[in-house]
Amino acid sequence: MARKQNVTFADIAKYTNFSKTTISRYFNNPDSLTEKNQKIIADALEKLNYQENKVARILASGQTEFVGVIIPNLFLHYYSEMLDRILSTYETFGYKFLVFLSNGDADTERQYIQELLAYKIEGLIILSHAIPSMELANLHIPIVAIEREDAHISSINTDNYMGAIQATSLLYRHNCEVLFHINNPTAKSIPAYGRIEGFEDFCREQQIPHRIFLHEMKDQTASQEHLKEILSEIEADSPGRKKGIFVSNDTHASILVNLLVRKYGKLPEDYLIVGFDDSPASRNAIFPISTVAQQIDVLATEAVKLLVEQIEEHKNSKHTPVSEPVHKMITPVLIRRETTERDPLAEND
Amino acid sequence: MARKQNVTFADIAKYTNFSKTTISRYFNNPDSLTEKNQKIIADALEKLNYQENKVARILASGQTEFVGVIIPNLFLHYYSEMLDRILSTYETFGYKFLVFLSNGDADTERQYIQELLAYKIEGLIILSHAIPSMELANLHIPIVAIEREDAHISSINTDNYMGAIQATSLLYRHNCEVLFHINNPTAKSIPAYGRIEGFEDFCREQQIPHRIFLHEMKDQTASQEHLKEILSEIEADSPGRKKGIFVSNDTHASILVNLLVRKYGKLPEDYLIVGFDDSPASRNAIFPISTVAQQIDVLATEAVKLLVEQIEEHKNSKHTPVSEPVHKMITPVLIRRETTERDPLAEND
DNA sequence: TTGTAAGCGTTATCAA
DNA sequence: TTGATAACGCTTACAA
Repeated sequence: MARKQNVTFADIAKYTNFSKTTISRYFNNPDSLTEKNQKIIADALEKLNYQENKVARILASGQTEFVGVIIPNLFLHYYSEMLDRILSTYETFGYKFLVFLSNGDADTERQYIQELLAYKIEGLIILSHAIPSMELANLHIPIVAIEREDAHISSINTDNYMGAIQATSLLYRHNCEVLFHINNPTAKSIPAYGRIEGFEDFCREQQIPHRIFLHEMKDQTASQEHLKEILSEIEADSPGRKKGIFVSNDTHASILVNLLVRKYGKLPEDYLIVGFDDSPASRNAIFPISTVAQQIDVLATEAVKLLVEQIEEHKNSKHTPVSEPVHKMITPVLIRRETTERDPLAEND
Repeated sequence: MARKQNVTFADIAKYTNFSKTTISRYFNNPDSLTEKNQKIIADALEKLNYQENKVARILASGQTEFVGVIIPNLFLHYYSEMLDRILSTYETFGYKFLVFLSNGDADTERQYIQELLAYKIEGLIILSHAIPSMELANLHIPIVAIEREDAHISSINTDNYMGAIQATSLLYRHNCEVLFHINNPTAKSIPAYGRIEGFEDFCREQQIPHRIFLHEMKDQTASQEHLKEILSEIEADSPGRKKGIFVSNDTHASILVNLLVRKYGKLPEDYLIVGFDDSPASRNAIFPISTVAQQIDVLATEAVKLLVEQIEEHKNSKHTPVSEPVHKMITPVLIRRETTERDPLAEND
């Protein structure tokens, strides 16, 4: 009795006296059946408690509706929010995501890609940076990169240069006399390099005294130490002058604010600070930090949209080489909070 | 010429003069071939540039190596770290994860489950709470819940009760004269209810004056307002007495610390605070916050391990009902930071 | 150690 | 509008 594990089209067909083909049509093109027959099949599905098998469908149709995602980690809020938004596009496009975390080892990443290909993903969204875009392009599948080196593949990036201009000009408009930029050492091929470029260009054009600090700040304690040093340098550098500091990420901006507040019991008025990312760290800081918000929602949505377009193209023209890479820039949004818009009243209550 | 899209076992077989079976064996049981023949096949794979097709393998073998994950979101650090750790178990167990985000709507969640079943997942890890465990148990597939109602399914939970005891007793040992607990209203069926229970039991046993605040605090601003009110109540309640506050999560604990520091320019000595989760909010707060750390890594690893065990069982005994639910508790770790271990020297530098 | 042949549960191509 | 039949690319008895 308990021979068959799963109810299949064959069972439904037998039960309803239709053919398997007709059952298949019920799912893929129901209007080609009479309403009456649709109902018969629908009832049979209920009665036999049928459950879809998409694996079989994939094998026959070739459409997996899988998209691969390779992302560095989910510890950084930036990445986890991005993945959140990517996964949410399921409602719109129906693609399922196979997610791999890559710590940065290229060979591991290659292995993940092989695994993804074995599952016949229709496209790939990549945020990790271990594998050069040249190599990725040679996979000849639709690929969209987000904020990484993208010379040979399509990509969606934040307009980091514009972001830096927005941040820097805000500090400038608030009459800062000296401007500082704090960042990690960044390769020119990476979109985030625009943050350094934008800062520098703006300062040069406006002829404002400025200085850039580039330090590798891996962990929490190292960052804290470095930022402490940078702060003393800044203080020594420009005592009494109004200082504007553009920090390349909110975490470090927040550490900076904390150092200042712990030292002075409040945020000194001659320090204006702007971070980057609009991460929780900036919102929840003791003095909420002005920041350049990447529109993560837009980045994610556009990335999936672009990928889906490429997937469609790819289906229609299997033999033509994947079309020329498309690069799209998303303008970030400047968010003004207390570290630049000090309300003098707020300090007294 | 360009007829065949993919190189298949048939092609390899033809090329090497073996049968498809032998090619299959090369992948699944290579030792059953002579070394010489292994080499021949390996070379052919190279030459023909063969690429695995796991979809076909799944259909034939029934083993998808897919595990479904339903998780509320990736905005909260707790969830994204959990997913990070879950995905990382790929290295150990090889299971691939199909992840769905569920905002809390039961019907949407049911739909996701149907989709997951259609992809023949071998098991399910569930962190969302929309669907009662009773209904989940009726799916008759291996399921492990993490920190949610789990009456009828296996689960891995933090020992919230112990966590609360650890937090409360720390405040007690620091000679707090009044203890407070701030939390959201929590159903008794949810593991996190243990935080309230533990606090209350400890206070009762030690006969310490205490009070519990239960407020729905959805968004940032609402929380801020509520916490401000709670703070004035606490101040009115016990002026001059040493106050210990156990907050059910680090985000709210951080807001509390910020409110205090902004008011007094420092963290007043008569306030001791302990949070929950060891989230970045606690580490990066202006005064790093003592907290009860859930061992997310352990929770995730144990959840996958338990699930894999159940999957193995399930394979061996398809017909027996899924075995009795197993519940496992993970003890959290108390982390002492500045909000309880004030270093008097640190305040003066 | 290797091969034959029958699945796995769909979709796709022709016909009717 | 419906059906027969051959794919899809692999695994798995059963044989040899």
